[in-house]
Amino acid sequence: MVGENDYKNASLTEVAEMAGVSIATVSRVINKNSNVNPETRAKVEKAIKALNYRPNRVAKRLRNKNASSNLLGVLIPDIQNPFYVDVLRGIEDIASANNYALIMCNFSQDEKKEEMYLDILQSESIDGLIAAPAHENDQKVIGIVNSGLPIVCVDRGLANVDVDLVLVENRAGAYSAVDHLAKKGYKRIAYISGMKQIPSSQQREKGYIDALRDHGIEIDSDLIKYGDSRHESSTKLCEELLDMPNPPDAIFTGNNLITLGALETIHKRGLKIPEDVAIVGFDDMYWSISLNPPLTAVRQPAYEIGKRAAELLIQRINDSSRSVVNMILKTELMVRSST
Amino acid sequence: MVGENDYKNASLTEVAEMAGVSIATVSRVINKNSNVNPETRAKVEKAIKALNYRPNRVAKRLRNKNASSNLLGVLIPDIQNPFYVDVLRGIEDIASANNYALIMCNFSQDEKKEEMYLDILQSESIDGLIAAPAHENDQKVIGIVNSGLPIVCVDRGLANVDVDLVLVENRAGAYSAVDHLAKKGYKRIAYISGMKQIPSSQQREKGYIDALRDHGIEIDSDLIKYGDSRHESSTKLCEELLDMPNPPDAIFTGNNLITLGALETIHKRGLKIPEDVAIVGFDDMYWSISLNPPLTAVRQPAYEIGKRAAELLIQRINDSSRSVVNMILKTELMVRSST
DNA sequence: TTGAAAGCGCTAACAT
DNA sequence: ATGTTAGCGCTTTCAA
Repeated sequence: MVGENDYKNASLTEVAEMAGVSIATVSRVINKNSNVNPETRAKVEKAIKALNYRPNRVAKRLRNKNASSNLLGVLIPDIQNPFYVDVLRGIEDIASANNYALIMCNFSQDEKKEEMYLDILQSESIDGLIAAPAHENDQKVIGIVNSGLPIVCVDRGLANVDVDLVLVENRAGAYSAVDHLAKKGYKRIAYISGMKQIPSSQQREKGYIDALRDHGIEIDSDLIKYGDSRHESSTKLCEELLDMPNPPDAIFTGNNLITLGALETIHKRGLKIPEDVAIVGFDDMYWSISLNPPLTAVRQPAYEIGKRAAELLIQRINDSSRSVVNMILKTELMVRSST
Repeated sequence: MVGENDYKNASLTEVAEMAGVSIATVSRVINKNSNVNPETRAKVEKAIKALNYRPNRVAKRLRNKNASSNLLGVLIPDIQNPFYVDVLRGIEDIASANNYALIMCNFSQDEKKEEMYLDILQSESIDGLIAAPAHENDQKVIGIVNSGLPIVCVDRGLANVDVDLVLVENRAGAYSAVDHLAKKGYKRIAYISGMKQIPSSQQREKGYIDALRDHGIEIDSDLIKYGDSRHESSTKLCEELLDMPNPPDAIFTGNNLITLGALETIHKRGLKIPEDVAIVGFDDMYWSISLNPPLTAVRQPAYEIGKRAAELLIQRINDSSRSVVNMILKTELMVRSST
């Protein structure tokens, strides 16, 4: 049985006492700083081991206001969305490789929660932040940009604010999906959108409209539905679409979760895909092939978005003067059998 | 345009200066402490507003070694697994309702990473920890239990250690799945397991074996495959199974990700489910109905697991002497058409 | 009701 | 090569 005190956090002072040196010396040993006599070093290291000493990150952060705290904040809108989970994995891989820990905040598309988390992150003295803002006029995030805290936005930019940004060609991705549907001969193509205020929703709608125009298909505003980017609202919106006197013959869904919601509704009604209604989703999933039927989808390189964002952030932390980068990645239409 | 300094973090001292009082008074106002003259309070509140003051959580934590830091740690094995994402949502809802922020660490089933994160969490002076240990002899987590830090384990317990724990009846859940298969007449039932050292994998294997026994089906160890609880390894293991001279007529998959991996392989080979091979998965997903075919699965109440764990943890933080609770939740077999 | 001051654990400038 | 000390922002005891 391990003793009660084996894991009690020892402080610098205790280590110094045990080793019979000053705390400054201990600090030097820990930070591999400059010149320490090998014998002294050995004594100190022995004490560190004996006490199972681990530096207190909190004290370190407080002290080093302007030095590195080795802490990055991540603010994401919806952890239920596998897209963000992949982004997060990309961030995490780069962060841990560079010795940064992550404090992850999920605001569930709730601006109040977003504000709370942003407050917490700031008062935790993080080194930098990767965020997907609630919308492009997100004053809280804009405030952070202006405060000078290193920040990279992912998936969603900010209006009139120059900030490092990593996202995909949303308009072009949506265009490719709807273009594909139109070429296949579908005429009444619906769009179930995520929250209207999200820039990516707007861009995707633009791609949808442009593609219809280019195919000479008239825009029917009844075929455009706005939801909250979640699964539940999408099931309802899809029902509304299917209940129309003149229902769509194809649906373009604005993200992962919306796709899954629409599929649920279609299956509950026993409709055949693509015969009764075709579907293309924005966001691919690695299990898209196992859906019924295998889903045609616009793939975003989510992991890479996260990776790039983390790289940019670390660069920015190390060089706050480098010019702002907007990194726009390509999407890829994965054609399977739902269209 | 917002000015550069609007978001600079002001300190207690600056507020005190502006209000013409001492920092102690400002602290009293902020903490709604005791007796402050209403006029003084008003002055201070005005200064707080003017400077957009937010207390520095780092300093607070350092000072209040033994008081609350309003920070909880969460350590999970695999954020790609939707099960843990749901657990996380449950934790988060309770945590934020009780004014706790979360520092979330995903160790990707990697013990080195787990150790790193555990070190970080401890040195961040968190109030408590919710963790799913790598395995039941996880010395790092056991050490934390012994150190007296409030902790609740989820999904996986620890051997010979009394600790608050929330999980499901893994054996019974697996039993119900395999029993269902046997009753349907399947004879060669395979099991694709997650990592062997995870307690839940072992329990599920036990349920699998017990069910076969009870149906008089001989255990064929070739039909049991051990993977790493991830999607990729499962595709390979499923291939091995299907390549056998005498392949299984049904597969029981040990978790979410394994199920998705097995489905991928089956679909790539153009096999029919359940005619060529049936499948039941541990872990339901809300989109199981949209899979091909709708998946029969053992549902764990993941969100509730998280919720309960967070409740237990907050209780424990407030009363370290309350006796240890092991909360075992029920699973439910969702029968759809993959069996 | 308010203020002065100690101290949480650490780093870094300065002194020896 | 090593030690002393100030101070990061905060809470809290003690004193006024």
